[in-house]
Formats: sequence, structure tokens, C-alpha cells
Amino acid sequence: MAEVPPPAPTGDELLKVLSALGNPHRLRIVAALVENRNYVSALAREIGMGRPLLHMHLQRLEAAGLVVGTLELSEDGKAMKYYEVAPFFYELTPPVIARAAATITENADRTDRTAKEEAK
Amino acid sequence: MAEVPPPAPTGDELLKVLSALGNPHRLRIVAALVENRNYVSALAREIGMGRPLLHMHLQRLEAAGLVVGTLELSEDGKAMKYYEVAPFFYELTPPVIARAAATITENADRTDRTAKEEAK
DNA sequence: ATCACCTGTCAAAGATTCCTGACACATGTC
DNA sequence: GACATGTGTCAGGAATCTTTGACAGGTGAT
Repeated sequence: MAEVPPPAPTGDELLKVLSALGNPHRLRIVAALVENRNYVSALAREIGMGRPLLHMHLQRLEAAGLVVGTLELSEDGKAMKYYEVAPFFYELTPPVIARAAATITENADRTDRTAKEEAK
Repeated sequence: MAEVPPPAPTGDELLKVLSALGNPHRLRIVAALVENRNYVSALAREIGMGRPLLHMHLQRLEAAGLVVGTLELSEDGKAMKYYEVAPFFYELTPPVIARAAATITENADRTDRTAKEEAK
């Protein structure tokens, strides 16, 4: 039952994780979800933040694989999207960064528009 | 000789480290310095980047405590600023983030102008 | 129907970060 | 003195990220 995945993330992956976590709001969001999973609207009220904004931050975190969202149907039929933190584990040390930096392929993120322009 | 400093960085500290590392250029800079210490101008040529820009990135990294710079005088009298990576070690896990997030005092960075405006 | 919840997306404005081309200063060499 | 190489800083524009206020659609209850 010993599971220790060798800390050797790719440059793009590490980059996505670091930039996702390098923001006070996102850090608080993760912290709030560690306490207990929650759905968007409730979380927004809990940490005093607009829904559209929180929604965007959650997407960034989810894209980095730090949280996972599940669309569930409450007993009264309402559709709620619950989010909870994913069990991640990253080690930040000079060697790890050195290895990761070697595998950076620029355009790591980009939402979509780039895809089309890329095809030109 | 066992030295395992309990991974419990403050929110502001962790935030500074994460945002500093959350940038492809900075990641490469650290990687380059892991191989061998170097002075600004040479490093700039090595990784193909303007000096002013590299200078700025190095400051960001140094402010986060990830690299340290030393102004040395080469034998021929030239003043060179050598940079090398600091032996850092951060663990990124939900619990660590939860604890760190509790100690965020906003205005963690800010260069100076904010200071005056703060006093208004 | 109207209200109270939930979800999601957009466009436009604001605030930051990133980057570049000068500029200033110092020392050793031709 | 004119070069070459080092250091550092500044202003201004380009590129990104952050934030807000609509808007659209869905279900259950009054």
C-alpha cells in the first residue's frame, strides 16, 4: 500500500500547477475545499466572491488537476456542481525544477482560439 | 545531521514562491543556475534574453528566496553579480496549502508605490 | 406566472505582468 | 579618447490576468 509516485512532473504540468496556485484567491479556494466539498454558489457566498469569478478560478484549478468538479442532482432535482480537492503532491526543489524545465513546450495553456491560429 | 524543516510556510511566503516559479522563463533560469552559477550578462546570452528582463526575473526569484546574488570583483577589476540557486524545499499538498492560506495578509508583494497610497 | 434557487457564458473595463530600447556609471585595454 | 564588458534603472507599450455586470437556461415551490 506504499504509493510514492516519483516527483518528476513535466515542465508544462508543473507550470500549470504553479501558476494556478500562485494566486491568493485560488489558494483560499483550495483551502476552503479542503475543509469540506461544496458547490459553486455556496462557496462563492462562503468566501465572498462573485460567481462568475469563482467559476473561472475553479476552472483554472481544475485544468491544473488540483480540484475536481462533479455535477450532481440534489434530491429536489436542482443541478449542483460540487468541487473537492484532488489528492495532489508536488515537491519543489532545485533538481525537480531543473528536470521539469527541460520539458517545456511553450504554448502549454491556451484555451482554444490558439488552436485555430496554430493551424494557419 | 538530520534536518527536515517542517513544511509549514506562511501564506505570503508560499504565494511569493509559487508566483515566482509560475513562469516559464523563471523556471528555465533556475534550471540554468542549477547547472552552474553565472553572472547576469553571461546568463542572458546563454538563455537568449535581454539583460533588463533577466535582471527583473532574477529579482523576483531572489525576493522569493529561491536564488541568491553576490556582487564579486573579478581579477581584472570588473564587478560581476553572480547568482546561484538557494537550497529550497517546498511540499505542495492540500494540507500544506490549507494551513498557508490561513495566514495570507494580502498586499504581500507590492514594490513601494502602494506604501504611499496605503497611507492615504 | 412569479419567485428563489442552481448552472453557465460574454463582453468590456481594470489591474498586473512582461518586455524592449535607451540611458547612466565603472574599469581595463587598444 | 574610443572600445568593450560589467552593473543598474526608467519610461512606455504589449500581452495577460482579474473582475464585474448582464444575460440565458433549468427545476421546484407558492
